[in-house]
Amino acid sequence: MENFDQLQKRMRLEYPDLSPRLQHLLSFAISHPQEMALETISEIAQKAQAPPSSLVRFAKHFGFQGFSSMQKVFRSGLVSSISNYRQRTRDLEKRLAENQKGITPPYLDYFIEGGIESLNNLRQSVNESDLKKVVELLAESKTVYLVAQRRSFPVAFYLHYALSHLGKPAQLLDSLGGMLSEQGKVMKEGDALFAVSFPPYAPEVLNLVKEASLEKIKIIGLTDSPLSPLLNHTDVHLEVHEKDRFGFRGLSFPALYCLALCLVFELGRLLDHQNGS
Amino acid sequence: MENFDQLQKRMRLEYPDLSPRLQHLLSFAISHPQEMALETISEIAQKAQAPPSSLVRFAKHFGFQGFSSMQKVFRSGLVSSISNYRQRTRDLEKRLAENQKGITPPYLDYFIEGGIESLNNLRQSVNESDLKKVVELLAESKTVYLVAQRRSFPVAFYLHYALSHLGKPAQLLDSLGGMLSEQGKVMKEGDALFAVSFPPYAPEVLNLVKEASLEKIKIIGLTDSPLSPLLNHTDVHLEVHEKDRFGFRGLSFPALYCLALCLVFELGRLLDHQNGS
DNA sequence: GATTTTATGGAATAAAAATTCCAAAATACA
DNA sequence: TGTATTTTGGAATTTTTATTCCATAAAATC
Repeated sequence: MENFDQLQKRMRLEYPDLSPRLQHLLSFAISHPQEMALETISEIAQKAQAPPSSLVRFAKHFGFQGFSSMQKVFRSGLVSSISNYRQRTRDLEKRLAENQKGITPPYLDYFIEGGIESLNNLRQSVNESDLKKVVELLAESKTVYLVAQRRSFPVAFYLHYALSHLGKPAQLLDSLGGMLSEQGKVMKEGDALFAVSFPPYAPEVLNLVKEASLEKIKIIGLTDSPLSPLLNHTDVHLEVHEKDRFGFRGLSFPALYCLALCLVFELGRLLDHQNGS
Repeated sequence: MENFDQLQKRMRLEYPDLSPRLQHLLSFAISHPQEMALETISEIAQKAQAPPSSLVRFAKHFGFQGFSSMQKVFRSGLVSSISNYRQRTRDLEKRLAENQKGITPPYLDYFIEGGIESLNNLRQSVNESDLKKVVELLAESKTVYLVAQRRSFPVAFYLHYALSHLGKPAQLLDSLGGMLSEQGKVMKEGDALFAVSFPPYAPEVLNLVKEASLEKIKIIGLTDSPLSPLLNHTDVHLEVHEKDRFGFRGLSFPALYCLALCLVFELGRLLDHQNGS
């Protein structure tokens, strides 16, 4: 019997030649292998928004006798992915326990473990009531200005993207052409400034925050520690602690984005709530 | 519904009080959870050397309506060994679906769990040899160009930042002033183009990639699925699968950054190695 | 050792799931 | 624009799977 990997490869290859419905099912199958493996044809049909007969047709197109025989291949794939995963996890734990320093490739697992650790730490370092306050401040403010430099910049960019999509007026202070200070001048009372700063704390950002606070603009800080220089002028702040593993910074990124997503989600809900009713 | 761990515990506890046949089935169930999860009642009956009716009786003894409902618990246990967050995730989604308004925070936990799940999935969706190939291609190329638009842009920005810090010549094609196509014109044979694209795949990026491939520039893709349009011209690619939860995109960010960090780390090591010795 | 109670296997039945088939819709082609 | 071909959805059917029920066997109780 053909194995799961081979099947998936073959599917991807044939994709362009399929009818629309079959293409749709194929992309569902590829992105929901677990459902394909475990659920009944009608449950899958419902989730994929297609009739069961199309699933049978789909299976037959790929040379199976029917849906059931195709499902077997998906099941075998599920099982092998589980045993792989368990094996790798066990190996990694063992190696980590044995010697912290003599790390060997593949490294991806280490980063995944580090990421998971940083996400778990997020639970403790973020205070629910601060998070709530931040969301409310964002909701109340007329315009949200976002500022960050260097490696913190991507988060600010993402937040700008997401807020704009929520319909929240937002401006990214991107320092284009060295105009950061000038860009900041347009902020007025009633606006909020969302400042992200991680070590080495960019002085431009700190200055901007300082000036903004004089203008009675609400300041939201996102930084790495309670001692961060950013916190001298913030009204409320969130912390994502940095841990460097093997001397490599940035392991807090997964947690940082996770927090950003959550912020956006909660803001979205709050805004919906305010408009909706 | 009771979860797999609870069930297993209960089973062990009740073992001494069971009839011989049920004891026998119980020990089979505990030592073959995978079979219990995936096979039909008669297949299991055969393997366990017992009639199907005994399996039904077994299930009923533990308070299930029948074999099928017990099997669901075994299935959920199977799945949770891949990711134990899935069930909780489903619960939350259900609650969200049922009653959009009366749900209470904290949501952060949910995002943390979603993030962890996406990190765990990363293990499966990234192929070690592809990762290695990407790192080698980056190391070999004269200059690395990075392109991405909209919500994919932050990753490209970070990679540009990090590569520059490693001393690797890198250029970010940021489309400043709408000059994306012109920015791309400077690429030459021997360079590499690192393209990041997630749905909705920005056509500008796809075009740039297409043109670059004609110029014999090596193309590295980072995208969400094996069906992504980005893959028509890539030499090698990495996948980070997206899962949308309650129609909210971006839960793959933690995984995306984790992968980016790992890439940078491995490239750093490789470059050190080449220079150092 | 007889009688009641409990456990067991397997045939009969019910339920659920998968598959087939056909009419209708959509598309391609002339 | 009309005709042929392909694609599609869903009802009807078949097949598979799970469940029930009962006769029998094994224990337990007296």
